[in-house]
Amino acid sequence: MPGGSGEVVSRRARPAKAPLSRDGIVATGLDLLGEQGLPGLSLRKIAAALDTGPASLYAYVANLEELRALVLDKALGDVAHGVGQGREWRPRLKAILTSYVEVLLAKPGLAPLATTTIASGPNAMRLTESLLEALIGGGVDPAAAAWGVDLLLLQVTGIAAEQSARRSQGDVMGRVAKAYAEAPAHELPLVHALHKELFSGPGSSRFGWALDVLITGITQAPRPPTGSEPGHDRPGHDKDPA
Amino acid sequence: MPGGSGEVVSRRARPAKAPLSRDGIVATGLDLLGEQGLPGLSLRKIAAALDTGPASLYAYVANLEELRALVLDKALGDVAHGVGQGREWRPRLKAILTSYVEVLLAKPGLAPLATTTIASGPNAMRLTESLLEALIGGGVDPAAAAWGVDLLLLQVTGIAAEQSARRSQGDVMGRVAKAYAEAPAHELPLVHALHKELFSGPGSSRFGWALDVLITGITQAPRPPTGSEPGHDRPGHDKDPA
DNA sequence: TGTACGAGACGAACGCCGTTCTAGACGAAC
DNA sequence: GTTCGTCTAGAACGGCGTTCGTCTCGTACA
Repeated sequence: MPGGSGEVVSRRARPAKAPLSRDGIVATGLDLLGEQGLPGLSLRKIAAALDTGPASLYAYVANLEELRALVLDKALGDVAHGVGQGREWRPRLKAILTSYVEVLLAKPGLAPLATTTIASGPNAMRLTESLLEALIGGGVDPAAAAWGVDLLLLQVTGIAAEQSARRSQGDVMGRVAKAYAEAPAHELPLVHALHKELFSGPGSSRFGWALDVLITGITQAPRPPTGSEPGHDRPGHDKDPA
Repeated sequence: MPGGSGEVVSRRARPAKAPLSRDGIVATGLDLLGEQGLPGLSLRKIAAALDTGPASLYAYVANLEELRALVLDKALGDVAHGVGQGREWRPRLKAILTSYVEVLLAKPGLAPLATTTIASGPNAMRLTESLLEALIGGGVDPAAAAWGVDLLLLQVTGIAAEQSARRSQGDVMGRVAKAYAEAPAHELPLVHALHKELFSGPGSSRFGWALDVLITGITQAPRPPTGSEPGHDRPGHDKDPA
């Protein structure tokens, strides 16, 4: 293509760079996520940290979405899924979920990442298994346990994300709290009266209360799904795919 | 400034463009969100739809984050917050939350938007007021009601987002479901046995069950917070702001 | 031993994004 | 009639995910 003077500069200046690897890419992404929060988890920043270009990462990762799932799953490896093995099932369940939320809060970007991405790697599945085991071991109907795990993870992840936002974006949360604090006493009397309770607490007591609510509800809910319902549960595939 | 031949092209060719307005910008954003999903809610696309440049929007909106909150709050205006006024508090609460989730699912990008953004506009606050009213009217302790509203909204929003993702990103959800379906029977026996229940149901029955769980738990949770606790709830501002 | 092949590395570019700077245009107030 | 402040834009900056085409290099095969 370049018909002019040849002058092919030899691309010999390669100082023994460590070869890329999927694990290294994911580990670097997790590090950057911990340092810079969610914006740190970008293909370009990971590539720069690895002293290469973004295109090089595509040999190991399909796209950003897959990378995010891998990073989240790697982080979930720190969850203590075998905690309180001998104890009763309720404290055991709480201990696992507490470990989960602690992991999410250990690095700034993890909680927001967990709300957007669903990990399907081995660590996420191990966590699901532990939660199912605790619930079913406590006598909860298996089908209710399956749905309950979803409920618990969704709630706990959301609480972690809320608390994470309070740390790193206190200004934004402050503006929201102020808006509720300035609610007109007429028109919105309950919001006005309870605005402090609505935003109270850094999560520790609130988190425990949420767990109690969910566990109580799961064990005592009126009619746990039997799983053998007529089958109108899944008519075709989707009712409105557009 | 350009010393050359004057030739100042008169900028007269302005065909009576409707002047921009905050409401028009938000309405256009909501329309685009409904048509193109979350990626449709961008300053550039809204500006293009309004036949102007992105810089022009900054006279009415501080940044994208504020615009997102405004769009979400406008959408929440469709929630029927006065539904089932005469009925008992439980069906009333369910009716309000059902309306909320229906609004979120009415336009493709709304549910994902609601998981990322917290609206603090009048419609969001009216929704909070209605939920508080139903709970407290049912005899729930006011402090527990305040925290319960958070619980309910978080859960319902998450369920809506999950269902929304199933519609517009069925492939992604399918891959996750397949990963769980292929869980090794040893190692992860419960996940293997219950993988179908973990991903079952398009939400209608599941949504109702989640509501029952939460309401039951909120009313029967062991010790609702009294609100007059010693005060270690909020020592300074944040324990670990970094 | 020589050679062909395929996977990995990578520079460059495309199109998108939010945001800012700068200069004009215009209506209202003095 | 002039000034002033708000609104309108064009242009640009830096960053993003992703793709394309090419180049290198270790390896397997002849």
